Amino acid sequence: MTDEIPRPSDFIREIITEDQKTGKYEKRVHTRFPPEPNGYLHMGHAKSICLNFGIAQEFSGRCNLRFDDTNPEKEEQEYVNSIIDSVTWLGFDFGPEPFYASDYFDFMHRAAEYLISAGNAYVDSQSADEMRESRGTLTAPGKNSPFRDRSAEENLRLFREMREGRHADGAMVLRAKIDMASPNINMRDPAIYRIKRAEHHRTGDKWCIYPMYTYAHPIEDALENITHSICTLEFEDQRPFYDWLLERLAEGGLFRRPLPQQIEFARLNLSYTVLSKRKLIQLVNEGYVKGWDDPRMPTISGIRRRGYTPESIRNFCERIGVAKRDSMVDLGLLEFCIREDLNKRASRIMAVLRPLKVVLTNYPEEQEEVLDAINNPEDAAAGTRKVPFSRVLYIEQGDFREDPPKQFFRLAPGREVRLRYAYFITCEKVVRHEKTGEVIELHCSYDPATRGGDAPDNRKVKATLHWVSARHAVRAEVRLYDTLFTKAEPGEESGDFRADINPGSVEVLDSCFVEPSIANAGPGSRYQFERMGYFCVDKDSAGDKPVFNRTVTLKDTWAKIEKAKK
RNA sequence: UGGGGCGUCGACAAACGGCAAGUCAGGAGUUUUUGGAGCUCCCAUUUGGAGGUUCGAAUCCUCCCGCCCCAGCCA
Repeated sequence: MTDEIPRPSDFIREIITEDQKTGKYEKRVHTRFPPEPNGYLHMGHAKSICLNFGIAQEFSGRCNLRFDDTNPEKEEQEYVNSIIDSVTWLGFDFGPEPFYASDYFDFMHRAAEYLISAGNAYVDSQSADEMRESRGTLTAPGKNSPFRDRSAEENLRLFREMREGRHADGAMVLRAKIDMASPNINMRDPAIYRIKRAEHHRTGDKWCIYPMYTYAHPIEDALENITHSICTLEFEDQRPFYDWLLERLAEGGLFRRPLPQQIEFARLNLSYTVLSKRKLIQLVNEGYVKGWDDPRMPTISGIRRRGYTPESIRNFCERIGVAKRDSMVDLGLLEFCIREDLNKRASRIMAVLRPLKVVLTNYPEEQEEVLDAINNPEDAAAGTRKVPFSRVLYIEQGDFREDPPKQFFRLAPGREVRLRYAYFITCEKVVRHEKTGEVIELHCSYDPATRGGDAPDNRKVKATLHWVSARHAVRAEVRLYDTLFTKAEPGEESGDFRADINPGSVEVLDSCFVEPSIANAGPGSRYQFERMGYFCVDKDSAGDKPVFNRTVTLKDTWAKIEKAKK
C-alpha cells in the first residue's frame, strides 16, 4: 500500500484539486444541490446529488440542499417534502435545515435596486411579444428597447411600483442592461424580475414580483459562499451572465471575492426511460403510471419502491462517471449495480410464481418434514432456516416441459431432477385438464435416499428446481415489472415518447406461493426468490396477503438461449 | 449560415506528446444443490475525417464532417 493521492476521477474534481492547490478559495470546498420543487427527484438528480455531496465529502467541505423556489406557479410543498425524503434516503446529510431561494428575496430585491442605481438594470415596458421581436435571432443582433435609457430615478420608481402591485402581470419587467447585439443571446438584456401575482408556498402573498432563475441563482450561490456551482451543460451559455452579475454586485460591495464559479457537466440519459420532469409529470398526470413512486418510474421514490438500495444507486453514479459529452447510459449497468448489491445482502427464499401442482405419489399422505436451507450462500453469517416439505408441492410451470427442447435440463416425463434442499424426484405421469388438455398436475416419485439433495450413489441430475409445500405456502401477489418503454430512446422515431410506452410494463400475478418464513416481512424487505430474481415487499401488502415487487431478474442463461432460438 | 459545447470499443470512460486503463454488455471455458454467484480467457494495430508539426500524436496546429444547447416575463 502506498498513500499516494489518487488522481482526480473527473474533470470537476480536477478543477477543484487545482483550486485547492492555488488556494483560490482558501482550501474551502462548498457545493450545493439546487432542485426546483416542481416535481419528484429522478435518477438524473441522483447523479447530481452524488456528485455534489460526494465532492463535499471527499474534500472535507459542505454541500447545501437548496430549493430554487423562484417560480411559485409551479412549486409545491409536496415536492419539497419528497425531495428532502429522497436526498436523505440516498444517504446524504445536508445539515439541520435545507436552504430556500425564497429566503433571499429581500436581498435579491435590494441587489436589483442597486443594479438600477448603478445603471446596470432598467424597467422595460415592452410586451413579451415586443421583447421577443427586438431580441433578434440567432444570426441577427437585437435592437435596444425604447425604454432602455430611462433614468435611474424613473427605473427605481417603476420598479417600486412593480413591487407595490401597481402594474398588471406582464406589464413590465426588470432587465439587466448588457448588450442587445451580443452573439450570446443570453446576454441581450435578460429579464431578471417579472410581475407574477401568485401565492408562493413559503412567502405567501408577500411578493408579486419574483426573480428569474438567471438572476437568482448566482446570488443564492454567493450568499451561501458556494465555491463550485455545478450544473448541467445547457447552462453553459448562461455562465457569462453568472459572472457578469456577480462582478457587478462585487463592485458594489454586495459580495466579496473570490466569487463562486459555475462548472457544467453532461446530464444523465438512461436507455429505455425518460429523465425529464416535464415527461415524468406527464406520465403521472395522464395516468400511464400510478403515481410518482410507481415502481416503473425512474424517480428516486419509484426506484426505491422497486427495491433498489441507496448503495446501489450511489455505486451506479460512481461508475457512470462525469464528463461533458452527451451520453446514453445502458440500463443494464443500473441493473448490474442492484444485482451486485443484493446478491451479497439479500436472503434467499423459494417462491413459485406460476404454480404447477406436483404430487409425490410415494410420499406418505400425512407426513411432513422440515428441511434446512441456506439463507445466503454469499454470506455464511446469514445462517439457515427451516423449510417445510410434504406430499403436495408447487413448482414453476416453466420448469416442466412435456417435450423438452435440446438444451432444456429441467423436469420432463421420465426425467429426474433435484428439488432444492429436498429430494430427487422423477416425473412419472402428466395429468391434463379434461377439456383444454392443459397440463394441470404432475405425479412424481421421490427417492428417500436423496434427502437434502445428494444421492448416495453419486447419481447426478442436470437441474435443481425451487418449490414450495402446498400445505404450508403463503399466497402472495407478485408484480413483475419491465421497462416502461419499448425503445432505448423513447420518442426517437415519432417525436412523442408516449408512443413507445410498453403496454406490458407490469404483470400482476395474484396466485403465487412463497415460503412461510417470509409471510410477515415488512414493506421494503428484500429477498432473492431463488432462480427468479430479486423482490421486495410493497407497501400495498395486506396482513393476509403480501405483495412483492420484482426489483430485477436474475441473469438468465436459459432465457437467453431460448430467445436466441427464436 | 451567430454564439457556446462535444466527438476514444455495442454502452460508459481513462489517457494531460512516450507507444489506447477500467467497468457494463457480448463471447468462450471452468465451477456449481440457484442455467444465479465465483473464477479464467477473448473482445479498439487505433481515437469522426484529411493534412501538418515531431524521433514519437487520441493528445499540438490547420481545414473539413457530425452531434448537442441557446431566440421563456421556465429552471
